[in-house]
Amino acid sequence: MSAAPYPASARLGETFFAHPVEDVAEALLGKVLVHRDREGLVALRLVEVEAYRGEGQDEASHAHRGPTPRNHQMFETPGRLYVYLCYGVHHCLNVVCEAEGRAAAVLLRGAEVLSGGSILARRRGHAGYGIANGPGKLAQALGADLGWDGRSLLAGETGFWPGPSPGEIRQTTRIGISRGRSDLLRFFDPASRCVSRARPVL
DNA sequence: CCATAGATTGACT
DNA sequence: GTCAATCTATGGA
Repeated sequence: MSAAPYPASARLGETFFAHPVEDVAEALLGKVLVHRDREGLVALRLVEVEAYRGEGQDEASHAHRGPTPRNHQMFETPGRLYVYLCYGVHHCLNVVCEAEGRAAAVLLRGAEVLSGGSILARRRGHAGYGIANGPGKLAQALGADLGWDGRSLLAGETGFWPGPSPGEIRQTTRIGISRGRSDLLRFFDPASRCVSRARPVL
């Protein structure tokens, strides 16, 4: 008999996210993002993330020039979501890290389906490894929108649980940015097919 | 006020 | 390979 999946006692808590953002980003690979709603339970194993450092430390970060109406959740306590609209079209999910006022966050860029495949496929319009192999796709699969901005991951319908660690972790430059191009802040599991198709600058 | 760039994706030549 | 979709933030007239 296996135990009930995703018990509250195993959920990642605030201390997991209250560390330097590069460390949290790397540690998030292999972790399982679980979301429950009226449609059911879905579980996604993270295989690609990027770290964005705090205010004034990272020219690529939305928080680089300080708080705005869009990014103000980045300045709140760790373990919550920062959700923004990218190119006016796609939603992207970030996890706030470090400490209140630091504005460091991890962008969720790619994940593998563990549970709820039919729900995720319905939201995305198709099945297969392209369900969540990109930040906008991952958000669409979850049904996330701006209403998720600021949502706590420490309790409630959305959160992280331990999962199978990657056998190997690869580190590269981040994708789609023009400033901060030389920082090696993208982390992914090279064994996964669900890494985003976009290529880093270097 | 207007122009432009941006942590993307899917459709199309 | 190119390009449009269309919201936020910033910088200049």
